[in-house]
This record gives sequence, structure tokens and C-alpha cells, in this order.
Amino acid sequence: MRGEETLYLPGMDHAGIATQNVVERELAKEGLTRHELGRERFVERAWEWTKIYHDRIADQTRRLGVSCDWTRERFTLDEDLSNAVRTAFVRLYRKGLIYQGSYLVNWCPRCESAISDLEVIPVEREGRLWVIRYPVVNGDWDGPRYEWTSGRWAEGATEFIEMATTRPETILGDTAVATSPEDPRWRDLVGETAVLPAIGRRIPIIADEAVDPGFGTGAVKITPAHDPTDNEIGIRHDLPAIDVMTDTAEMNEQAGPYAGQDRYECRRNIVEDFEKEGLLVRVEAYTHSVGTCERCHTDIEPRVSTQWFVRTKPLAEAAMNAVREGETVIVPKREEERFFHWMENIRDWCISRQLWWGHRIPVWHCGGCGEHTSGMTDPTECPHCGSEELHQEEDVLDTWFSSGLWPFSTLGWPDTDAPDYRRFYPTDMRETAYDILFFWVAREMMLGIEMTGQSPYSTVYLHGLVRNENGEKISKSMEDIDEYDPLDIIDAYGTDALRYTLMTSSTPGLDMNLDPRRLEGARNFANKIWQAARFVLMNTSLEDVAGFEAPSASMDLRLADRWILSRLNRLIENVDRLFESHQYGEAGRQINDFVWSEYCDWTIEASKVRLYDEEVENRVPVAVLLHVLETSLRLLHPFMPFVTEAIWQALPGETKEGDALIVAPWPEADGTLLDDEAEESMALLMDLIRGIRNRRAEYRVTPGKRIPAMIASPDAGDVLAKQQDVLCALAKLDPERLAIEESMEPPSQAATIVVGRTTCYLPLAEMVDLEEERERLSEELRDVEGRIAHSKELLAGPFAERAPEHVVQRERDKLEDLKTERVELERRLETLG
RNA sequence: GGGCGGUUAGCUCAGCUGGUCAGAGCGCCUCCCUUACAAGGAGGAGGUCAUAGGUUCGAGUCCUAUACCGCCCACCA
Repeated sequence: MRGEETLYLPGMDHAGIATQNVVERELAKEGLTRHELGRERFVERAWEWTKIYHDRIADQTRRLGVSCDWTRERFTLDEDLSNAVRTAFVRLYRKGLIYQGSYLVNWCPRCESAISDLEVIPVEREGRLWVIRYPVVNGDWDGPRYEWTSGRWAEGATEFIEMATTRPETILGDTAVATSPEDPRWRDLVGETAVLPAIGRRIPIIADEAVDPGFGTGAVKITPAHDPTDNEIGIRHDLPAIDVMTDTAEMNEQAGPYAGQDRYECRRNIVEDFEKEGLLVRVEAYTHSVGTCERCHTDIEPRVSTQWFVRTKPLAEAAMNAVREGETVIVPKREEERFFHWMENIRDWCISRQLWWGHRIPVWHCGGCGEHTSGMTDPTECPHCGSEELHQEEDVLDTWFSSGLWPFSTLGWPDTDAPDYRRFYPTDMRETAYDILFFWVAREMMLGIEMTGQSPYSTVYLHGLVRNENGEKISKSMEDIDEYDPLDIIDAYGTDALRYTLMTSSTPGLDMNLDPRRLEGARNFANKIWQAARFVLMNTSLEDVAGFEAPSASMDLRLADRWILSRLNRLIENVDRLFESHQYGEAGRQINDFVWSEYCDWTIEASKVRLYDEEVENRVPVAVLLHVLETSLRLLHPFMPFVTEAIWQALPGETKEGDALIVAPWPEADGTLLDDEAEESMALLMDLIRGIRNRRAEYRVTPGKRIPAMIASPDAGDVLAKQQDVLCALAKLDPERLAIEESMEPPSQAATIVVGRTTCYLPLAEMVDLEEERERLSEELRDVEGRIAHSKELLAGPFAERAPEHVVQRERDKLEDLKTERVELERRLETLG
């Protein structure tokens, strides 16, 4: 609408681990595992599933009215995107930013794959803390002489070292026991040797800074292959890391007597055996957090394994610079802190997954020399030794690796001359929920800058999450996600209502709950505009729009016209300012307020005076109605594209520019139509009308019954006189019995309305209960007096000198008005006795 | 253990850079099927803006604590 070339490119990623899990779940229903099916056929199944869900997601997107360019739709497994993935991988590989190594990773025994730190969800568990002891080799005892589980395994041992653990099954992989360097309890044992129960391995007792002397017994078992801290300690002390589990977290041959048992089965058994051997000191209840798989919720097993990593430090540094220097701005600002914190503490990114669904890592291992090689074309012989015994890496890449290239891989990159890439990269805005800042945005920033030299976008706009009634975030991987299909909401309330609600019930970065009452309200709003448009069109004749001109300050406009045009232009200014600062919700609410209250309730109602009067020329009022409606539609279009477009299409051609609202020019504020005087006068008129309606309601005057009124106004008499017809129509006054003077003698039996310097009397004769009227006026007087006192106090104090002049002046004006009101109220009370 | 967010009318939530900001919708009360709209119109009632201090002429709006609720990071066995 602003005339700028805009690309909104739709597409999807292949969601590697999530898709693989879903497909495996489907296979399970058929009694099959992926291994039984084989890689090739499994991938075929994944493609089938992907196609079904692609169509479903695309349909949802279309019905949401997302106006993107479907001719450019992309999928991360498309040939060109796969080419981009390979290019990026090879470049990083050659630059030494990708390496293979054996490190401790998060292993999901159900997915049978490594996952990244971000994919591990910590969950609080009521667990146990087992305090156990290992015998120490000394002069009296130099090792077990009986079988494990004989009950005599530790017979003869005289010295023990005690420690606490939450995971007894990992004992089998222990390669040391550690204490804090300055712990007096165990100081003498440091340097000695303990014997690992069950296995009989001799392990050193060491001292390390990482051990907290304040926790447990001050000593800790060290399992470098199954615990992050232990792994680091292991590296520091050059300890072996013994993996005691299989890919599915069963105990392997390293687990001695427990080989073949599930890790939890092993835990139960080994605790029992410890007890039997007199090595279990005590058991405590203990709540701690356990890492679980984001996708399948299985407990993660930290495990040393050979994986591929991206060296993230240099990439993170560049990404942080882009944000520091303002090349990319994150909205809301506070999210930048989270971004920096994460980037500063980033660890190398494990990008290999032992899955079948995804981009297979373009690395070939040589059976001859053991080296590996990577390149844009598949090698036929090893460049290191010439051997033809090459085998491609089985692992696939983390989905986020390919998703991280999205801002440019979709635009033709690596061809930097590709027209779309030249035109649209770097992009303007990355809009997403804040939960994906690290997963995706951070990776896009790192890979984008590394690959293209430019940050992929200038603004990252982070909105909140939609949560359900339990406060859980609604995401497509939820078990009962079908309960939250946007299409159901669209069927019930309409797309416009859903969009409007999503945009107006949130504020940047804060979560929202989708309240059905809001959806209903939004639907009603859409209906309201529809009805308003119907009214305007019903009252528009061909003559009215012949030679239509948008209302301008030079036209012969009445107060209500000048007022609504002034309000409209103020609204345009506000909406522009709010859009600029990403306050979309506030913009939507203001448009709603304007359309519903100011346009429908006042402008349209006031216009009826003229439209229904045969004597009056309709051209100008109709022009104003049409213009304000048409402009409002344009403002509202981003929020409610369907209803606004439908109405807009029905408007007479003379009143609009362009073939469709979606490409009509965005409204521009016209400063010449801002009119403080009109706004002030209209405010008086409106207050007066509200006051009269209020009294009518209180005195139960028959609705629609015309009543007399007397208005005394020293300064607004002319304005009100000119608006007599509007006043009479909206307040249901009898024009024959309406008097407007500078001042007048108040009638005895009348209800009184005081608005600033203007006083209105409604001589309601027998209807007025004098006692009630007195009470009501007294109450009003008390209120006014209180406000006067407050205002005087304020003006007498330091406020008068310290506050800005215009603020002080406003307070003085307010005081003057209050004083006038007080005089009127007092006079009135006097006449009432 | 750090860090962040929330706490405003009965309910769900807005309130940008401190000065008509005490608001909206729903609900509630009273009227009204008036020729755009009952998915509506008119008029009402309803909140010491979590608590305690502080800064300021002036604070839902800034600062400091506290209390709940939620989230994010973190190697406490």
C-alpha cells in the first residue's frame, strides 16, 4: 500500500526430528519400526507425510489471508535449497569451522540421535539421592576377593569414600572419585585408589575445583562419559571416558553384570546390590531437574559420541556486532539482552543427527586412509590417498542448519547475481515468536553474516506466544494440536476476526491467551463496519458522487464534518507513528475506537439530520461520509483484509484510487484538516447531548419524545445555534421550544446540565422531582468544590513555578471552568430553594 | 543460582518517551426491535493501578526492596 516492492516468501522447513518422530509413530501403529522399513522406504513415507501436511499448512496460511508470493514458495529439501545447504557446509568445512569429534552430547535414546543443547528441556523430578561408598585400597585391603553380589565383595575393606549420586547406573562408567581440594574430610585420600564396585576397576581419588565441599559428602563419583561436569573434570585429569550404554540406553558390555539391562532396570538392581554389599549408606528424597527430549520427552542421556560440530565463537561474535552496531534491531529491545547473553555463552553447535530425514552430511570417509573429505561434487576417490573405498556419512544435518540459511537460500543464493537475491537481500523484517530467537534467528544471523557478509535482516520483531487455558504454548508439535486449528476459529468467527484479535490482544513480546470473547468482539466489529458501509451506500446517489472530491479545508464544511476529518487525520498520524514503533495492537484499537465511536455513533448519527432532510443538498455530507469510510478501510486493511476489501469494492469508483484495496495507497495525514477549534466545539456539543440524554434517562422521559430546552452560554451560543438541528436530533429536543441565549433567568422546575460555561435547563415540569434534583446538584457541587480545592492547592504550591508553562496554564483554565460551573450550580440550587 | 516478564474494574486485557490515563471488550443494572446494525443503540454502577519505601512540583507510568504467578538461562553430583 505504500508502493514499495515487497516480498513475503512462503515456505516450510522439513522439521527433521519432528517429522521423523511422527512418521515413526505412524509406523508403530502398523507394527513397524523404521529399521524394518529401511532408510529409503522410510524417507518415502516421510515425503508422503510432508506433502499432506504441506497442503494443510498452505491452506491454513491462505485462509489466514497471508498475502505472500506463492510462486516463490520454497521447501528446505528442494534441490536449490539443498544446494545452498551443501555450499554452506563445504565453505564452513574448508574454513575449519566445521569439525568432527568425540564429545559429550545430549543423546535421545528414543530418537537414537544426538540433539542440541536447545532441544533439551529440563523437567523437575522427584528423585532420590543415594549415598554410597567405595572401598579404598590401603595396607589392610587391596581389592575384593569375592564375587559381586556375594554379599562379601567388600569384605575386609577398612577405609571407604562416601559420595552421593542421583544416577547409580552410571557408576559402571566411573573412572575416578573427586573431592574438593581443600576438603579436610577426604584430603588424606587424595592420590589414593578406590575400587569401583561391581566392576572392580581401580580408580584414582582426585581433587578438583568443580567439586562443591558443601554438597552431600563432599566427594563425587566421576563418570566422564555420562555427565557434563564429570566430562570436564575428566579432561582436566586425563581420565578415560567409558560409555556404558547402547544407542537405546541399555547397558552395554562395559556394564559388566548389568549388560543388557535397561538403564532404569539397572538402576534398581545396582542399588539393591549395593545394599547387599553394605555399600549403600542411605537414601534421601531429592528433587532435581532431568533433561528431556523436546520432541519425544524421553530422558536425555549425556553421552560421549562422535558428531559433527560448528565452531560458533567467531560466528557469534559477528552476529553480536551486527546487533551492537544497529545493523539489526531486535524488538522489543530487552530481547537483545537475552540474545547477547546466549551468544556470549554459546557452545559449539552439534549439527549431526542420527536421523534419516534431512540433508545427508556431504562428507565421505575413506576406508583406505581414514581421512574424510567434503566438496560440492561427490568424490570418486580419496584426495588423501587415492583410495576408491569411500563411504558417505550416514548422519543428516540438524534442520536448523538449513533453516538458518532461509533468508538467502530461498532467494537464489549461492548465486549472488540471482535477481531475487540482489533485490531482496538483506531482508527487512524477521517476524517470529520470542521462543525461537536462539533456535532460528541466532542461527540465521550467524550463518547469514558468515555466508553473505551481511546480517539477514534489519529488524527482528518478536511477538509473544499464544497460550491455551493451561498456560501451555500452542505449537504444532502439541499432542492435541488439532484442538487448536485456526480453521475452526476462522469458521466460527472469520479470518478478519482472528487476525484482528491476534494483533490487538497482544503487546510486543508478551504472551496472550486467545479469549473467545475477544474473537466475538472482533467479529462484531467487522459486522459494524459492514453495517456502516451499508448505511453510507444506501444514502449515496449517483449525483452525490458525480465529480467527487475528497473533502478539504476549503469546502463548506459543517462542525461535525470538520470534527470527523480532524479526528481522522489525527488517527492517521497516530497509526503511522504506532506502526513505526511496532505497536500494532494499539493501532488496531485506535482504529476500532475511531470507527465505532466517532464515525458510527456520532458522525453517521449526526449526518442523518441532513440526509433525511429533503430540503438539504447531500453532496458534501455524503462526500465526507464516503471519504472517512474509504480512508478507514485503508487503515484497517492490514488487520481485516477481507471485509475491508469487500466493502471497498462496493464503493463508487469516484471515491477511491486503484483497482483493489490491497494495492490502494496508504492514507497520508493532511495537516490542513487538523482543527482544534472544531474538536473543542464538538466536544461541548457532545457533552451537552450526553448530559441531556442522561437526564432524560434519569427522569424516564419517553424515548423519542421531544422536550423543550433552554441553553445559556456566554461564549458558545453561536456554535450551538448553528448545530441546533444536530442537537435537537441527537438529544431529542423540540426545536420549537429551544432557546439559546448568552444568559437567562433559569426556570424554576427544570433539570440542569452544566458543561463548562454552558448551562442547559430542561423544564420538565411535573416530571422533575425537586428534591432529587437538589440532591443531585448538591452532589455535583461537592464534587466540583473538591476539584477546585485540589486545583487551587496545586497552583498555590511549587507546581506553578516548576511545571512547564503549558501544563500550568491548562490547570489554570481548568480551575476557571470549574469556578464557572460552581457559580452555575450554586445559582441553580438557590432557585430550587 | 542468575536474568526477564506479569500483578490495573467481577472476567480477559490496553495504557508509548512521567502532567485530562484511570481505559476497552465482555459481564452487571435501566431503558429502546427509532427506516445501517439487537453480532445493535442510549444511559448507568464498578478500580486507593500487588505491597512497602524512595525520586519528582507531579508516578499504573522512574528507582529500591518484598510477595505471589510465569518464562528463560545455568555443569550443583
